[in-house]
Amino acid sequence: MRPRDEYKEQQIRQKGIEMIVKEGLDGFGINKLAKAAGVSPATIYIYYKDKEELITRLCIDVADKMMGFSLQNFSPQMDFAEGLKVQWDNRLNYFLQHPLDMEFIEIMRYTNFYEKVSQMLTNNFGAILGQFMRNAEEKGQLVPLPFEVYWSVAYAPLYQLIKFHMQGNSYINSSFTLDDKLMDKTLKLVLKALKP
Amino acid sequence: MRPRDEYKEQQIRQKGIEMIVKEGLDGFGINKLAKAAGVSPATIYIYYKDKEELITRLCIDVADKMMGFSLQNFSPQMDFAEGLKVQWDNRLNYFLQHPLDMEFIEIMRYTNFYEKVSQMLTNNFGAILGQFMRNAEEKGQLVPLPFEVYWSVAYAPLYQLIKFHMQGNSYINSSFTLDDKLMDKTLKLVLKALKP
DNA sequence: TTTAAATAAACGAACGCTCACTTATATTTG
DNA sequence: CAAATATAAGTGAGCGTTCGTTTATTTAAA
Repeated sequence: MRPRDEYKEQQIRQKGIEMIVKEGLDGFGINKLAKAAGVSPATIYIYYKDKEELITRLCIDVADKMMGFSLQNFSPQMDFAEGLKVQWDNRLNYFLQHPLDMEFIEIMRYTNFYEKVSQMLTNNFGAILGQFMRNAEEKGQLVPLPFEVYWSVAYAPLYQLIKFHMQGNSYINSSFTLDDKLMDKTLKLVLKALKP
Repeated sequence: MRPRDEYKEQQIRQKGIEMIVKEGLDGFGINKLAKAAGVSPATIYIYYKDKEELITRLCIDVADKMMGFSLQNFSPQMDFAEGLKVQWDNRLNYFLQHPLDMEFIEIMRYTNFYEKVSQMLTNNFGAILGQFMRNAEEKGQLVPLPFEVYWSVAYAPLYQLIKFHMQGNSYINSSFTLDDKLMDKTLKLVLKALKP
């Protein structure tokens, strides 16, 4: 029996993500993807049941990879300031190393696909970060807060900075680049808000 | 000469926003929209050159309305804590009164349309909020910061809370509702971070 | 030879958009 | 004051194209 050409599946996934990032979900199509990946449309249907499953699997795999990456060198037992810094660094580094992946997820987060995706993902990620928050509270390193309030203050500013960086400008500056110094400055503010 | 039926144009816009919010940009189509709005497809082309212009104009008008709303009862001369509270309240109230509008903009923000839209919008909004930041700095009510860092800390947490509210859950809670109390709690943290 | 991988070609459905035409109002005419 | 005319609003049907998906066939390794 003829073996699968791994390169072909990889190309389908790679070009799929590229296409959605560059042209949006509405600019994405199976026939177009097949041409870009150098395969027949029918080949795509060997790997994926339909268009929806293809997109959903792309989401799941990328999100999974990102979450795994963000837990590198991290443990819920870490002191609050140290643990949050690791989280921020991991997220930034993932973005710097895989900008397409992060843009892809940011796009998909606001589509109907993401609902299904977040259900399919293991709750491992939320559990670990929830534990980290509770530990920090018990150690007196973090003011007691509802999880959503905590999350909004702890992570949303970072993602907003990344968003500014991706679009290359903000409301008043016509060009903007994110660097370590800006990130540290922002993280310091966040820590000031969250520490007792 | 026959007068325009204002109701028809209004329906086109209203149903257009609804359709994109419910089915996403890829689920949006002119023929479908015409059916939903109770008009002929050709009628849509009386008001809009093509699909792209229709979507762009929807974005511009909604974004414009939102920005105007967020400046209600606000002046760049306000004290920092007071001015930021007005901004937060205005944004939350706009969301509560026009949830579809805000969902619509949040979706469109991550599409290729938004780039064109943000160019077409008056810079008035950024100018006023930039002035507010500088005034607050001079009064010693706000730590000196690059605009993007300030913005990320000052507003991103609110939008993250609204996002949690829209999707009805977060990473660890299966149900979540945003209320005034949670918002005040979050705003207090943000002020703590930004005040000298 | 057997088997799954891969394809070229083509399917019906849906797409954005246009055309020939009708409808409704404002204006002009007798 | 009708009746005729002018004009923009609005329409249903259908154009060509692209969509997601399938079928019939070939290819390549076990």
